[in-house]
Amino acid sequence: MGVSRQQAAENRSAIVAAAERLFRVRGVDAVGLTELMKEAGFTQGGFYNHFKSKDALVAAVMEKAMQDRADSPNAGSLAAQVASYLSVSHRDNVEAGCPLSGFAGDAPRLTDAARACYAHGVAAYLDRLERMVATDGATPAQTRRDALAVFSQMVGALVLSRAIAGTDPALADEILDAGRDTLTGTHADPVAPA
Amino acid sequence: MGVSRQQAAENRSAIVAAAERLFRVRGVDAVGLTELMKEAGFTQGGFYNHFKSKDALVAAVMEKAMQDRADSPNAGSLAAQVASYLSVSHRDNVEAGCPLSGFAGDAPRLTDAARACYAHGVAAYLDRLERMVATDGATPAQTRRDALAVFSQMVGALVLSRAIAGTDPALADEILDAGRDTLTGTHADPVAPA
DNA sequence: TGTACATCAGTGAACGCGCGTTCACTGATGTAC
DNA sequence: TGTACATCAGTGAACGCGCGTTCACTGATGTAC
Repeated sequence: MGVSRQQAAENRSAIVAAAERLFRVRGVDAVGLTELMKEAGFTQGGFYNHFKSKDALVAAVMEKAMQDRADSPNAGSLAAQVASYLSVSHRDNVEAGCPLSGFAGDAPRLTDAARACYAHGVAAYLDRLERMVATDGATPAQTRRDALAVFSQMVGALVLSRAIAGTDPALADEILDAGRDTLTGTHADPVAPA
Repeated sequence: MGVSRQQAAENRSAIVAAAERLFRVRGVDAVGLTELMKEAGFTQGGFYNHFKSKDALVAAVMEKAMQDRADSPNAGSLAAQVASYLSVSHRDNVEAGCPLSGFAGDAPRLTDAARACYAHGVAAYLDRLERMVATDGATPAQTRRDALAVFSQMVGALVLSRAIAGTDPALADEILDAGRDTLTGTHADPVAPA
């Protein structure tokens, strides 16, 4: 075809972006390279001009996802962060949501390189969370433990809500609500009927 | 071959058991029927004497996993339940562990029948948890919300710890520790060094 | 209880298909002079 | 600045392979008489 180096770099990015979208929604194994290249706007053969193998693409996808996550602006207060993380729109948008939740289920089965990116991303997000949960009286150890617990609850609630959203939407919403309530201290308990 | 009806039923169970093991460790998509039948001790062709399709097997696996979960004995106190759920041995044994965590990442992509089993299993486990977290002064709404929050944190911690156990074992253990500490109230803070 | 036959869980080869990967080829880009 | 040529990101056909599924066949089990 003949394509400038900048264009080639942009095309590579398009392949990674298409792959990330498809991998998140359908899983790495379920997406073939032919479909993936077509989705990115190319034919299958060109794939190996950019990547050594499908595994190499998976690693590139994970690296990019974690970089994007790190570059994303801080959501402000912890309450704001939790509210957006445990929102219905975040749950229903796996494609663009937090990659730590989006890839949590697949991570254990990915290659070493991809898993290393994932683990690094978790560590980086925990650093951010620590700053958000820190209070004046807390020891560093308490702050750390709180960040780990909050993060676990956020990821667990989102993953579970996604897992059952298709078959038990009411319970899926309830999981998000309970997470938001307990994590933000908004215990807006209706008075129990007498 | 010629096999008694009871033997045939046992063989079917063996196929489901082998499938559950392989599906949990490697994912549904990554396991072929030939490998699966070999693992169960048979040749590939016999599969369709027991199941209409691979999807039907997946649904049978999920149904059995949820039934086993429901039949399992109650672990006693909430603290005991949390300690066993967030133990290193539970994390390192996906094959035999809680199916709600084991299949959490795959659930959104399974067939309707399998997802329905999963959602039902979540609801059943939440009922059990509600009874464990209930305290005298709490309203039913509070108890329910606590159960949802505790469950989310347990699943999130386990899923995350598994996701990074291979590449960042220290952080993986830290996640379990923090979950156990915060959920059981064992805030055994070492005195911060002066 | 003994014989004749239908049932059906096994075997293992074969089916079409899509997978990841390789290849020969094209032609604009980018470099050397 | 203009020409000659190497580079390399594209194309699309082809590779071997394992997938889910189908099939003809076997022979002990289970039933009918």
